[in-house]
Amino acid sequence: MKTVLMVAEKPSLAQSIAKILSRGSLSSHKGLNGACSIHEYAGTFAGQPVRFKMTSVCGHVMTLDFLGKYNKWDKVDPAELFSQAPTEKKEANPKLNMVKFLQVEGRGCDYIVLWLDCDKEGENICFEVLDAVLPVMNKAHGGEKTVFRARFSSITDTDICNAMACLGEPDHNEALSVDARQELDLRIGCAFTRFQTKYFQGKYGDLDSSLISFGPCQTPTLGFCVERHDKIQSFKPETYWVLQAKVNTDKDRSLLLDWDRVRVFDREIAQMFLNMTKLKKEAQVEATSKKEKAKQRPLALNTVEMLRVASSSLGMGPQHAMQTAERLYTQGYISYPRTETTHYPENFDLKGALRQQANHPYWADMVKRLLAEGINRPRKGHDAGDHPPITPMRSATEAELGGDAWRLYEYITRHFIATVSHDCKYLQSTISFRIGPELFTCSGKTVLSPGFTEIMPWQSVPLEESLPTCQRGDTFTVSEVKMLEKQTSPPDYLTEAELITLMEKHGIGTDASIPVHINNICQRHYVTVETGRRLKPTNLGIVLVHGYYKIDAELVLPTIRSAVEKQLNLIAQGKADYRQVLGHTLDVFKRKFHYFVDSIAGMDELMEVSFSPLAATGKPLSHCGKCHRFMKYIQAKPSRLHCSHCDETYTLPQNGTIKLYKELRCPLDDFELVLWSSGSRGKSYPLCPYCYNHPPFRDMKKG
DNA sequence: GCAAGGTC
Repeated sequence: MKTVLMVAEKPSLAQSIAKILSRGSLSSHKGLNGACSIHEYAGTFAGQPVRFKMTSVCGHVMTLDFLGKYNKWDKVDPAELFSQAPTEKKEANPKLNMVKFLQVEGRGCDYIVLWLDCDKEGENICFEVLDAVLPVMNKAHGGEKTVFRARFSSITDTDICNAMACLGEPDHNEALSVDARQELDLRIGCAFTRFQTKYFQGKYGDLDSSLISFGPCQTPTLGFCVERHDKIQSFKPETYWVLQAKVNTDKDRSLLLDWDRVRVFDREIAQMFLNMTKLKKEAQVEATSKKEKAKQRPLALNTVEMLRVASSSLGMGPQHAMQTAERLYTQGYISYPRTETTHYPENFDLKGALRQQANHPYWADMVKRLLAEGINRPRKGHDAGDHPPITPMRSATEAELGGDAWRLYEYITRHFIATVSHDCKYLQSTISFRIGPELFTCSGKTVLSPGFTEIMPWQSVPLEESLPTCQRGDTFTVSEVKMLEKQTSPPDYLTEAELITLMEKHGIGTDASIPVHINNICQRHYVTVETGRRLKPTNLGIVLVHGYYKIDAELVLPTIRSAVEKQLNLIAQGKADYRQVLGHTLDVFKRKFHYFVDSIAGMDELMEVSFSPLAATGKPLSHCGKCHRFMKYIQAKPSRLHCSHCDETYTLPQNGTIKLYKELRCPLDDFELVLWSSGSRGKSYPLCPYCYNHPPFRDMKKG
């Protein structure tokens, strides 16, 4: 009997797809890497009985990197990374042994069906899988087709069975566009990162980052934060004036009215309006209106919305929120947490998911009522064709999950219940008054039916005092008209939630990588997370972005990514040649790089203001073997010795303290020896700073 | 030591 190998992008999908195709009768076992499983069942394929073997990879099998010797920072000129430096594909995660695993499972198989995610990355992984597996599969005879691609837009019975019934071929152009993206990101990112890092680390002693990275996603991400900072800095408060009126509605109740002109920026004009109104004793009702309005129930939950709420309402950073969500997913509490989709599949069992929550101590009442009275149809969202929206998969209590896991689970569950609840309905009443020649309005909201806000109380319409009942022509006594002087206020620093929205809007990163980029700019000390999870750029972050603006604004603008993606899409659509696009784009960035290197003095001028030159930082410690003057020890990371006379910097072993070692000198180069000791176990050894950087013997590694 | 994209 022939065997059909089928490969999905991740273990969870292999299992769901196998379950659907085998109608539940399958036998499963773990593969040799412990991460992927193999699900086997019998069936028919190409008109014959076959054995199906469904398994998966874990994302990309391969990753792109430079050949080893081009990873030596002090031996390679970063400019070489644009073309000369050769790249190679390496296993993305050596611990998983993915290639070996695929070959063990693929050996002796006759057909392969590729079930990778239906996006460009998935198409690329198809070819990574084929590269590993085709050499060990049985050879086709008579030109029979053996490689198939399944295309599906959701993980539902109909969609998966349809995909199986009309198999196609993997799309080589789409895969090539990803190859191009990988190579561009690697070459451009590493060249700029290495150059900046080496240049500024060789000049300044207090940069507060051992790595000054650059990337087509992280740099625009930082750019957004600095753009807001600049707006705050350049903000000039303006004074404005508003009129506020109060009328008596009852013996002891009064109503505050808003001026229809809202505000004026000229004091004298405001004063004129005040003079025209303040002597009037009566306010006349010009019109009243009552409108029924609705606050819509939320769309089904996708990843970026979950991350926004986690940051703004739960105070959890995107990276942490994702880790927490992943744990909830692997423990079976929620569905797959990485999805762009906000629309439930047609056959999604909404009631079943709801029933699981019917005995929960916190929301049993609401859930039972919904089940009894009938759930509301969810709003029509966007179907990205990846995974269903994020929903709870089983009931859990606070005691069971605890901490942040519980808080995230509670939010996901409340959000899910809200999507099948009714809209919140309220009545908006407004009364407009005339006092003299000026119009004033007051409005109020009263809730008619709370709908979903009952399960999401933080969304509820705030309680307000009800407005008096009145009609056109009624008059009220004016108790006060006054003029208030106010000032426009600057915007605040960007919140993480706002940043996520900006990134999504400009196509910077993906649902899975947005948290990584934000984390990157934090870890590199380009921004700090302030109260309310607002991102405040550091001096380093500000200087970098201002420097890019000065030299070549495209390096930091969000269009840097979209412009390249436009080119990549041409490859994917078969409208442009892969080599040509790659060569052309690399050439453009190579020119940008050389221009950047030539203009670096422009950024340096900004650096000088915020940071101290190496010669002015650190304290004298040991003697240089060349000029015999004292060298300075710079403790800030990366710790190093700097000889200002020779203008040389010597790196030191990290994560420990450095002291003078018995005033002994190295017999080879006359540099004074220093002692490195680690904080914890009292491990220590003496070393020569020169030999540590320039190994004196052949075949001796640096450091 | 570097990018961004998958995923565990």
